Amino acid sequence: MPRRIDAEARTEAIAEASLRVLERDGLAGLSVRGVAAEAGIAAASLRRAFATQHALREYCLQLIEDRVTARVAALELTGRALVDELLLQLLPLDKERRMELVAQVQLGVLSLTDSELRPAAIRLSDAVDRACGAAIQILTEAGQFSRGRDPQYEAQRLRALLDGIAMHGLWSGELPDASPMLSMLARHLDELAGP
Amino acid sequence: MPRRIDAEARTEAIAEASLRVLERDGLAGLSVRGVAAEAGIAAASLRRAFATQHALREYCLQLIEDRVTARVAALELTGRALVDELLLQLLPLDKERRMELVAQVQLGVLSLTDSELRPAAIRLSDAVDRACGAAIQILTEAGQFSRGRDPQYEAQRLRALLDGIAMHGLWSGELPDASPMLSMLARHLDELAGP
DNA sequence: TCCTTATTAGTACGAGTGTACTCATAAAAT
DNA sequence: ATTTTATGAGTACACTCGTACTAATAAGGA
Repeated sequence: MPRRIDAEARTEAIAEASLRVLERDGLAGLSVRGVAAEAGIAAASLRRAFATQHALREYCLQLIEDRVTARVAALELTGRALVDELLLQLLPLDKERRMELVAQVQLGVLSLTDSELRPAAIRLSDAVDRACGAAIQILTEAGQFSRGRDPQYEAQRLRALLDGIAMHGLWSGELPDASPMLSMLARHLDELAGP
Repeated sequence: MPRRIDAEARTEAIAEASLRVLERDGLAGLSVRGVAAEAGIAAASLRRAFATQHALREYCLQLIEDRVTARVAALELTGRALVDELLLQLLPLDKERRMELVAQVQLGVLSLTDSELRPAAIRLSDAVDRACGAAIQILTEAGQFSRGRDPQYEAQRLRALLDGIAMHGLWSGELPDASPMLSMLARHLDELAGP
């Protein structure tokens, strides 16, 4: 019957264009016409995929969560090496991860004053929380987490530290030097194995 | 001769209105007309104090830095108690500090894609860095910083942790419960005294 | 009182915004 | 070949935006 269209691929392509726009131009550039131009489609087509601006912004957060989750799920490692790679997925170490983080921060800050967007932002934040909790558990199972430490506290502290390192990475240039972020994270994880 | 006006108080009052607008309505609300209404003055008067939007945004960051600096300088404490209070000035523990932090994050995120605003944002960030370095030094002088630890690394880690805790505090409701933030920070500082 | 200045209200311009249409075209399934 | 649908380009509306004016008013020093 109709002209079939892969709606899912369309929406994803649009959201990916949105992430590029968010990194290049910030929130002010996330307009219907701007994103449509970046995606190479007509504004009316974008409007068919996302009926409102809110739907587009919400899906962007969802896409970021999906992409990070997919990368983490694809890791074929165990123990400390897995933890390292897991946490590295949340730092701006390459262009893709930096783009995701910038977009996440932009939309997250918007959600501070846009109550409609808050649930989606909180969903993403909770996913990061779970990842940090999982990291601590993996370390524990690998015997690299001191029995004298409080897993719940350390998971929260790891989360805070990770956010702080990521923020600092965003501010220190287009593509920040990876080593300071890596070494700080590694040093902190090393410490968790000790008393 | 002329009608005298306290220009400094004017600009400061406008910037304070801007912080209120930033917390309530976000970056989208930081418009000439919106800020003027919040400050209770005419838009043309605001335009006399700040010739461009950029000047207004830049001064907002400056005001935040000045206010935090003033609060820190007013602390009449020593040792660990000083460090505690010093760092608490950078967490959203009451309405004023939350407002400053929200405004700082909003403008900071804007500075990611607005190169004109970056210098001011970096200035503020550097001030926080210095505060964390000073905190470590105070602990050292008070004998509450283990000789086995690396002061520079701990200063950076403290900075990252502080940012992460602050971010988490911003997301967990209008006025987050203070105790989780306080206890995490205190626990971390306690640890620095040990090996 | 006079003179200088700041503030105010109002208007205007060009641009960009979200949203909502129309209409012709291209493509796929029947 | 016909029918069904999504796309593309364009237009429109009512807003808000930053910026730049004008003219009238208010206030304080000489």
